[in-house]
Amino acid sequence: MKLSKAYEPGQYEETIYALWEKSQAFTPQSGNGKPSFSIVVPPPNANGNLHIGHGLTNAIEDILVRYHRMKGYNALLLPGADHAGFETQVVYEKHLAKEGKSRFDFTREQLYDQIYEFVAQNRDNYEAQFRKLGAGIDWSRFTFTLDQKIVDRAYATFKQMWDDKLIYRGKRLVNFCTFHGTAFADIEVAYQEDAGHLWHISYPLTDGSGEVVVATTRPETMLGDTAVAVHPDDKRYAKYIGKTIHLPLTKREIPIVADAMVEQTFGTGAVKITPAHDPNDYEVAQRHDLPMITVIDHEGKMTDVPEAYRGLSVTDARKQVVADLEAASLLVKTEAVKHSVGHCYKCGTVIEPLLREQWFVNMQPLVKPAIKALEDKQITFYPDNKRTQLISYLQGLRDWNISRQIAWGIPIPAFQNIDNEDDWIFDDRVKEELIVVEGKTYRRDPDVFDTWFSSSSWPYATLDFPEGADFKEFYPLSVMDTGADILYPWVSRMIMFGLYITGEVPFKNVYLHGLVLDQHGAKMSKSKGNVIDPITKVEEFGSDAFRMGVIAGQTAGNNQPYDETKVIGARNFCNKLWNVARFIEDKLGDKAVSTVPQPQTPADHWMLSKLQQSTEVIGLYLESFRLAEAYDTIYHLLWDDFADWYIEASKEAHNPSVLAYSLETILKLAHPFAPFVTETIWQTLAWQPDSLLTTSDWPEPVTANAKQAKDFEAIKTIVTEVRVMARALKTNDLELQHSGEAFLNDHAAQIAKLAKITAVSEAPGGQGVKLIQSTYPCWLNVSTEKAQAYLKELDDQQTQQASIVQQLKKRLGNKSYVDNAPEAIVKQTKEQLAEAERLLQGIQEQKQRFS
RNA sequence: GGGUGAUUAGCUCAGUUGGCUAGAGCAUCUCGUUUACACCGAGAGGGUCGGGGGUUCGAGUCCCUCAUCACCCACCA
Repeated sequence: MKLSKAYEPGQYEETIYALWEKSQAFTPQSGNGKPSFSIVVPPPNANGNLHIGHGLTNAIEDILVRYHRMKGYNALLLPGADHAGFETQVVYEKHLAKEGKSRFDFTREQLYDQIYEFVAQNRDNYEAQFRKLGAGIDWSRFTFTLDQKIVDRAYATFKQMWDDKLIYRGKRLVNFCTFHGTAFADIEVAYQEDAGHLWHISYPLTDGSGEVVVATTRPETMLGDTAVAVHPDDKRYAKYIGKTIHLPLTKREIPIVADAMVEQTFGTGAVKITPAHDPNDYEVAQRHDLPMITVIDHEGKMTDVPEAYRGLSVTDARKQVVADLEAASLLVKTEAVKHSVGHCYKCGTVIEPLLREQWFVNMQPLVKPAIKALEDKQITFYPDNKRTQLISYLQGLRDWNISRQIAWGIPIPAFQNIDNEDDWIFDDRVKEELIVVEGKTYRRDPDVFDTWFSSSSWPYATLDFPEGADFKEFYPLSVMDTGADILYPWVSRMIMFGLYITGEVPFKNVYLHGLVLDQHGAKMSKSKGNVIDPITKVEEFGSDAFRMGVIAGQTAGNNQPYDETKVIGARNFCNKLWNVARFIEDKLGDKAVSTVPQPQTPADHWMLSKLQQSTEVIGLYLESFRLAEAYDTIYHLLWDDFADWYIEASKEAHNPSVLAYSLETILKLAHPFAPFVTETIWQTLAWQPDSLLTTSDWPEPVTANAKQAKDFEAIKTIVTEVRVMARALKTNDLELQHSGEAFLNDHAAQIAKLAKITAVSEAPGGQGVKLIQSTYPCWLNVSTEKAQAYLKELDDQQTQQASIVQQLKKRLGNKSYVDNAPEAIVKQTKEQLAEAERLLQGIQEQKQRFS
């Protein structure tokens, strides 16, 4: 016996992975004439450990790629790691804080180098974790988002957009985190309902003819007001339009303007306009050509305001302004309100809209082809509703701010003339701070790209667009699998960039998986302390068990709680596989076995037909991304069909070729789901020396004799019924008798063995309890007294069966059913009725005999 | 305010174009040391598919409506 008693994953996984790697099993060769199947792994952040979502992503991708590889595709799973600009810098800053330092202690260049070191240290850890997950990835193609080719790609894209006038620099309102000191894209702002106040403030008219009361949640911004707006149709304020107001706490006079943006029913119907600190007000200011006064700086301090407020934080200024207004009797009313406020998604600081010079991408020209591609279903989405959701997202998309004021990222390749601030040029000499072009000196923009800008090119940049062999072979990708949470920030942009740069959609299918929640259905987060580490689970239950456990029951687009009983079930599945192999090893030894099955008995034919059906079904499920159902199919094929029936039947008499063939087929079918245990068995048995299961061919279905296969179904029916009766009769000391049925004589030993009764034999008829389900007349030899225990069961069965018969009769008695339903369905119902009546009759006869 | 998803056995979830006498795993109950496996075997119980209406010969599946939960989006001053 080469296989030990129980499967212990920890003993084999590392060796098996090393074997795959050494054999370059996951390295496809371009141009080998096979159809290609490609997935590029969404690169996890290089700065930390993999979380359970990566475990799920890997499971899905690896199953798909392994299946296609065995199926004969030139299959690629390309790994990578993400520098994750802002996110990583935040992690590093926390790290610095522990040492009592902050980003202000270093220059951006120093910070960049330090973070580079920091990330490099985590790389080994990260790669080891991927190996533990059993990822069948091609390490030779590993790509980091700061690799030169990715940076070059980002620059080429930026340049092309620059030339196409899609890139512009503008002073716009941007979302700014005053803690982290950087701007964000709209999509990065986290909105939440906060409790606040609505302060009603009296603004006196300059001509002394009265006042206008405005309502605001941010009184401190009044210092930057440059107008008050009312709705043009609002009768209450019509007479004031065009007049001016004396802005309290300042010496400024501001106009009253009419703008349709104002909601008459909200607040007082009069709105203070602070163009430099509110997106709506900004637009009003543009329409009315109002000045913009910045009163809050990038650190969240008051600036360009009267002396009393200068340098105060926003919160302090708010208190002071409210107090001063109250003292001046200008505060009319204060009401508590709940309103949506934008926060930094990392530190929670309230996002300040600030006027900043930044680089923007004009999105409209990119959006249009993407919407068309989505509408034309050039990409299949799983689930499809995410496709339509994406269309409506794109329709409302605004220009994208791609400048970030952080150190860790790809420097923006743009330089500004030191003598003319409007003169910007593109140049990729980003290592230089100053360059001279045509006699003019330019200074590099200190900002870096939004990480999503470069990762939008991920599908083709990793494949060496435009000339690389990989690009020609593997683009567009077969599948993009990622979390539904990054549909907007990533998937949408890959589509837009892919179409813009390559002229093609970047992938043919998008599979969006949901989040893995904790046991109770709550989102996992470090702060809640409910994070589950996938590697711990891999070590506890085995890599195979972990992956099957997380994909079991998982469907596209739906979140799912982590359920350890599923992982345990999958661990048991591995052990079952292992023990089935042990049983067969015991029967066959390690002599080379023919892979051509030579079926003899009904059991043999039945097993082959099950293998054939399952092979087809698993293939269909995998090709339609229904992984959980594919797993379910292999699970029951192994457990129910093979172990519980075929192996049990083999204990009476075994067929070496069918046993061997079945095991090999099941190992292959199970391999994408349980790569380690299947390969371990394959290597240990070594029936085909020097071969790898992972690169072997997906099984070709073998046709079985349908009649013989059906005969085994008849045997199963008899066996099951005998087992049920034996339990009702509380004994196994039984003999199954019949009046000379050839079929029963032929399979007497088999039936007796499976049903665990004494014998199956010929006898004169009419004795004991007759089987009801079996179409072959036979009975168990029990005395009338003993059979009484069984009568009670019969009553229940009769009631049940009678109601089925009644239902079916009713259906067939309905003329419109018979007329309208498809013929096949009606035929089926008739057969069901015939069968139900046969069973009912059997029960009734039985009852009569014993009563 | 708009949108999406969910609601099926005690728990976690499947259920492709309507044909279901509604499934799985776990849990529960009964029995079992049978030539691999107790990470096992044999059997059993358990659901009017969130409520209400409709379309249809037929609805868990399609339509309307209500309820509850979750998530996303939006410029609620």
